[in-house]
Amino acid sequence: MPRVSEEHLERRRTQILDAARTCFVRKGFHETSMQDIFAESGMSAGAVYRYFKSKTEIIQALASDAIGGLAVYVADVLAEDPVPPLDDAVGRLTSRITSMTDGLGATMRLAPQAWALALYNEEFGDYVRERMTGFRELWVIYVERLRDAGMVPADTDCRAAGKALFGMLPGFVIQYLLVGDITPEEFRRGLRALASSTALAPDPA
Amino acid sequence: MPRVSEEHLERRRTQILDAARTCFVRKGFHETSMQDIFAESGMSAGAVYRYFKSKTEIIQALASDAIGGLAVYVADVLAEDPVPPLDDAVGRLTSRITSMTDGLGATMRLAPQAWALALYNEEFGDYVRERMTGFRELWVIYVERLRDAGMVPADTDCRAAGKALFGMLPGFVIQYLLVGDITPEEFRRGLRALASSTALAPDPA
Amino acid sequence: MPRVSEEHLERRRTQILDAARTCFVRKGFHETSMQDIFAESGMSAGAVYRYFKSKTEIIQALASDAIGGLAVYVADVLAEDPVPPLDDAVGRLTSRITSMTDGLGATMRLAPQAWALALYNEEFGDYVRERMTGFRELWVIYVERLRDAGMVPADTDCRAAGKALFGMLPGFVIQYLLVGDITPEEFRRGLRALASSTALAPDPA
Amino acid sequence: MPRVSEEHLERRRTQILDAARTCFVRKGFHETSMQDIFAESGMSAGAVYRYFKSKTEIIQALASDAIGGLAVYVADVLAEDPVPPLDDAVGRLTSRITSMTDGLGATMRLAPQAWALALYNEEFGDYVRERMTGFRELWVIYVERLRDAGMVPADTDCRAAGKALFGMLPGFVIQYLLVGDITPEEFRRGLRALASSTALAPDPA
DNA sequence: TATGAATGAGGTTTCATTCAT
DNA sequence: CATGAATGAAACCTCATTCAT
Repeated sequence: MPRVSEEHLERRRTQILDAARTCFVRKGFHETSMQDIFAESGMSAGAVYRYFKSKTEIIQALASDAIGGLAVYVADVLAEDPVPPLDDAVGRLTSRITSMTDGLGATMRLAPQAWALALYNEEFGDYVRERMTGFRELWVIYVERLRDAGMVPADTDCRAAGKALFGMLPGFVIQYLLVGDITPEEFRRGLRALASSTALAPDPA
Repeated sequence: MPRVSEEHLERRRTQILDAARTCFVRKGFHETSMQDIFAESGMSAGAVYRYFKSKTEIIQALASDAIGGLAVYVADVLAEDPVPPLDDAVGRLTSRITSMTDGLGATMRLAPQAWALALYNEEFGDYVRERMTGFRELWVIYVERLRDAGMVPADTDCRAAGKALFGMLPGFVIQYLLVGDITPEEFRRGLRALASSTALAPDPA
Repeated sequence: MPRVSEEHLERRRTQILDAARTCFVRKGFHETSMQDIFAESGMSAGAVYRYFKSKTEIIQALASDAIGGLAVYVADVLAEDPVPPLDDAVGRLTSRITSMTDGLGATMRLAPQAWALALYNEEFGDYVRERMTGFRELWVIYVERLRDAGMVPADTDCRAAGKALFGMLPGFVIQYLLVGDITPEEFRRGLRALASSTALAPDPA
Repeated sequence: MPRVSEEHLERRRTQILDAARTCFVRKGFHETSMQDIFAESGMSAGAVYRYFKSKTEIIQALASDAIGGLAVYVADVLAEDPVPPLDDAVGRLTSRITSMTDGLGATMRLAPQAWALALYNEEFGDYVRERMTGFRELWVIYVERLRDAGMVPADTDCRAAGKALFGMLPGFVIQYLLVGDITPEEFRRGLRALASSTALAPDPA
């Protein structure tokens, strides 16, 4: 009795990923055993292994969904017309991050583990690298739009600025997850302060 | 060989930590077995366990050393008189980070794993939280000095700005470790661009 | 082979317990390693741990079976109608003990280890205490029946007598196991001699 | 620096045995590590091993002391002139047992472990067997004295009776240690009840 | 004589994965 | 398609004992 509906397959996959996410958020990748996932999902070992051929594959699928979920949002925000100001863009994205941390899936809690895994699992590292690069490119393009709109100097190194902006997000994630004493609003204020600063070394050029 | 000198004990400890660091950098915390550490250190199981009573304790010692090493440097830079400009400060710290990544110990490669571990190991989490908070406080004080020196507006939210500045470092670490296409110099240029930007939303006040 | 019959599961359990009993009788609880049990049972580590979640649980199951096996027999003998004479009751129970010592399982050889374990393992101690108390109660009831039948004085402290009678069994077990120079028949003769004695101190009352 | 006084040696031995006894009473033979004994005695590994060449030897020395301590007392009581009545003899010995259980050394708490060990350690088994036999012989002689004094029938099987009497002690020990709801006085009453019983099968002869 | 650092085999238990049913 | 019993390598850690100092 093969011929199972596409929809059924997708439901099963989701069921597994939801269970795995719950477990991973609760205990971490390594402390979560496949048995935990079987129990949480209410599925048998064999069933789970029909949909994912290894634990790593489950982790990758989850990471992929998470990155995807954020990427779509980032793309939307950064592509808005007219180009949104720096502090608005960052503020909205960090808000999104908090909701991805506290919401049901709590997906964002997996981020540090995914970074760590990417360092030691080549295949996963390639994947994360690729997505991260693409993701960051959105910021570069955003800065180019700022430049074109005259909101940053015409000779701005847009790539460098994109990297710096993108680089603020992991720092927010870590402070939010580990210390927990930061809000999107405060982070936004901090960014405004930096952008208002004149505390730069004399132009080296 | 009983009645051993204090120095001997310290050398043993270092020998273990060096071996462990090498293993952890190579394979990650979880993929490194205690056997790996015994082999790398050339010591027996019993000997290693005389100095550290668990694998976690080794990880903590390593993290502690690493955080300490960076903290001292950060403290030095941020406390300089006269207060160094933003881009200089960040530039020098990211340089330090690259040397802690590529140097012998390559300690910084452990950072993402430590963040991940801190999320799921309460004791370690407490420790990291505490150190991270103290570390970040240095940035807050630094911004206050900038303010006192008139290099940022007098009404700057120094705490928020400190958090934002501190928050740039994890982003640099991740890009440097995972993607590898960033340099302290480029990051510094990016920061200069942000600080020169006028792309802020109208003051909400 | 999933979806396995109840009977199959029971067979596995028995297979493990039989192997464990053999090992324990041969080498004792502590000298028997789990590897020994895997080898003796012909099962893998994982399989054994599916049925018992620790070595202690195996020991407890074995003790439980043994105590149960003896208790049923004791209950039968002591409840017989008409109430059996002292020497018959003790004689038959010690016979039972010898067959539980020499028979296939040789379960009774585990008794001293179980007593020792009960002293240092709280949970196991509670269990043994409870069973031993229930077991001993059968003797108390038996003496009450002797009293009601006029075979011991009407003012007999039946509880004390029950404890004394029950207390003869460990002494038989130890002499049988450790020295080996005693038989149920001889023990019975000894008991008859005590019961025929007039060597008591003057009634303290 | 050789030529250490005999007294010094003896003091060291005692120091070790006291520490070991404390540990064994607290945690049992197997759960007590040599490290525990080093710590409890305040001596170094090397020092302890100078006096006892193995853990087993310490256990044996302790068992030897304990058996000896009880044996001397038993010999005294059973050899009294005139020959003491049954219930007095047993009552006084069980009292002694309680004081050896609750006293400082709590030596008697080691008995079940010693019995268990004797079953699986041939050398120790031989030793215990020998001592137990000698010990029991005191009871046989005691019954012979009862017979000679006309306090038991002239045709009494004194050996059998001695074994039965001796056999009551382990049962007292176990009830006292494991259940804890028995006193020498109650045990004595129970014995009196048995000796007053007429509940014997018709003489098989 | 005394020290205590060192040994390293061996302890129990877990886990991702497979495959007969 | 689904089940879940079974595998067995490998994980972390302890321990009785030794011997250079």
